[in-house]
Amino acid sequence: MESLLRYFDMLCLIPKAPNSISTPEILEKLQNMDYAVDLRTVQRDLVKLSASPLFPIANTENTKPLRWFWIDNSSPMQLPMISTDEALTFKLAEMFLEPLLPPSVRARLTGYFDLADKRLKESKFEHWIEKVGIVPNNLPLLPAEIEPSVLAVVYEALLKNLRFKATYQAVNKSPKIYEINPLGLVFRHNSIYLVATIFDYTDVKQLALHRFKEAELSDRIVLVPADFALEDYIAQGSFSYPVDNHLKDITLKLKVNGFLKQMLLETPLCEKQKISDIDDEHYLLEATVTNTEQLHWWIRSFGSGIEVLEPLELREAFVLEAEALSEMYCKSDNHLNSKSTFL
Amino acid sequence: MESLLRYFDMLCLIPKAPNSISTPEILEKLQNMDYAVDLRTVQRDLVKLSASPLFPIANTENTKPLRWFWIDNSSPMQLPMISTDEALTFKLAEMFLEPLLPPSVRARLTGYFDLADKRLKESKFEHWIEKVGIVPNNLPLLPAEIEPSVLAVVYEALLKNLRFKATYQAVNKSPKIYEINPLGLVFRHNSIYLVATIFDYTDVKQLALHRFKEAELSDRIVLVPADFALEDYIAQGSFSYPVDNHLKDITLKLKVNGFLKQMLLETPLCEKQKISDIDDEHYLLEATVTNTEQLHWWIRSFGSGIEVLEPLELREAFVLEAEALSEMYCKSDNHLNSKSTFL
DNA sequence: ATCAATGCGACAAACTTGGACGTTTTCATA
DNA sequence: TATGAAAACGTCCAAGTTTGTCGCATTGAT
Repeated sequence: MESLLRYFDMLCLIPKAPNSISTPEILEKLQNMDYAVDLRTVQRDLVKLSASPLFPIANTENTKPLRWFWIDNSSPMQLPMISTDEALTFKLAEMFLEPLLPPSVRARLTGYFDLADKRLKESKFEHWIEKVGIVPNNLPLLPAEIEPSVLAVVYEALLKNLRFKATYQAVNKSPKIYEINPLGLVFRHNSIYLVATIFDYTDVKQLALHRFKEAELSDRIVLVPADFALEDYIAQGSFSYPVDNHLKDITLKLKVNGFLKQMLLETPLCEKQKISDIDDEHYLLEATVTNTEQLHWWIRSFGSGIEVLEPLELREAFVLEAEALSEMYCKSDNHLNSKSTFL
Repeated sequence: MESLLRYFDMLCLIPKAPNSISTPEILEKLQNMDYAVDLRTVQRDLVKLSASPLFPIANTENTKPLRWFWIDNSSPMQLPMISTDEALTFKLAEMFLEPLLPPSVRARLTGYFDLADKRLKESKFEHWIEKVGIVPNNLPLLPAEIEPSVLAVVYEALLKNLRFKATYQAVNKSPKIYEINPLGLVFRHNSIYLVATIFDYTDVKQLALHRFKEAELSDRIVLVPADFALEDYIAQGSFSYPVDNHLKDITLKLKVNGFLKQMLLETPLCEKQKISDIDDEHYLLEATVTNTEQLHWWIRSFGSGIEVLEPLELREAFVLEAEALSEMYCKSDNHLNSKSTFL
């Protein structure tokens, strides 16, 4: 029994394929875990384990301290086994993440998605996928593709607090090599942006990951500018979303139609929202939300289904926008659209 | 060694907490796997395994065929261990899924997210999270909450092709008990809808999962109406998204501003889109896309940043909308808004 | 009440494990 | 090129573990 546990711990010590661990290292770690074993035992155990098809581990055959690793691209084994509803949730997550994560990021989870697939197949539940549909409420734009090797370097650089050298091609410019001092990653609009400083300059830049051609880890450590915090940097509006460059809660009063009323009842804007009747077809919505550009997009997207009543500044902004739209479209089209009313 | 494999296979046979397996069942399955073992051996093995804190398995102590299960709420163990970049991707996925999946669905993956957390902590990479930000481009609405027990029954019913009995409270009506014949699940707008027929009627209904109060699996099998396929059902516009109730590709010509031009260069509308200059501030975008309600929302959300030029039908629709908006806002505001120009 | 199925303790035979020791191989250093 | 340290690997054997068997107790169905 003791040996079963040791086998288990040994298997846990062995890393996945690109990495490896030598037999003496395993011995040392096991001894730290209070297993009083001999090197010979470790050697024998490893040979035994690797002989079983259940544990696809192998060693580098011609080095002297043999190094062991899991042969990969197989999906992980786990205990307890993935349950069918976990498997379903994984498939669901996969469907949701597909339009959101660039393929090179998502690829790091394929092992789990495959595991879920296998589980569903063996349970004869493979038809589940046909029983689930996702209707996105935003337009699927094609994600910008990122060089997988670049992504790997960026991940590692952020993890290990190291700089990296990379070829970056800014819009309308020729590619150049920079030393990048990475501070954070921001996912927006199906794209990934690296927030970083360059060389030893101190101004914080945003670099789109898909504009990097190649990257190589450096050994210089990252210098974080005093007081820099990614969250604050985003909140300050560096990604140009909060309105007027600072986040502010506002109390909205909107006149909405029946469709929106129903939708908002089911998925409210905030926890304390109130909906009351104005007339047979219109409802008053009151809610407190953060005044962001997303809010404006959301309101605009319903066209005349939403009329902003308060706050007044917001209403005025929408009045101006309505005029701009009207001017843009009606100028040229008044003559051909008989239904247009004279304003 | 043989016994190690047997232990492993035994552990795989044991399901997670709500489910369980009896000792004789384990014996039978092991024998099917060509292990020539005795029942007594299985019994002893289970006792031994459950004694180890590594394998949190337990049995029902007072039933005669003892039933074994994994004690729950522990994160799964896996081999090979989760790598740091898998862990990072899990955390990322968690951040993305948070606003998309109702808590009761997401809860089924918490084990994995916890596993990722642990891994990141032990590698001292916990600060990674502070280095990643997600800027959503849609307004986060609060997801409708679903009774976890209802979700479990619905999942199971769909998996096993069984009907279920449930209490459903339709909008503005009192709760009633129905026998539901489930056909599929649709995720839309942060809500989950069950596509189903009721009792033995043949008309297909959409039932919001959060409107179910309780549910109980029945043993009657699901009857799928002839020719029913969820994908077609959605595509037919049953969730009211495709325009004019059928999907049609259209060739868009849009006049867009500089911000949009840049955005579309990075995340294009379709693979063959073309962008050309109109004047210093405006660009002509040509792309072929499916004419859906999402497209209209997307266009509307940019206000006067986009002018639809073609197809003409679409332009006319936007002309009408611009007029409606203008009428809605300008009527009442002309007098108070000095900035508004007379049209 | 009876029977079949299961759990559990005990025991001995069979098997596995792991340390000891020796030989071989490889690599780094003198 | 010689030398030595470290690792791999083969083999032996005693200690320890595993497993089938049997007997008895308990439980639930007929």
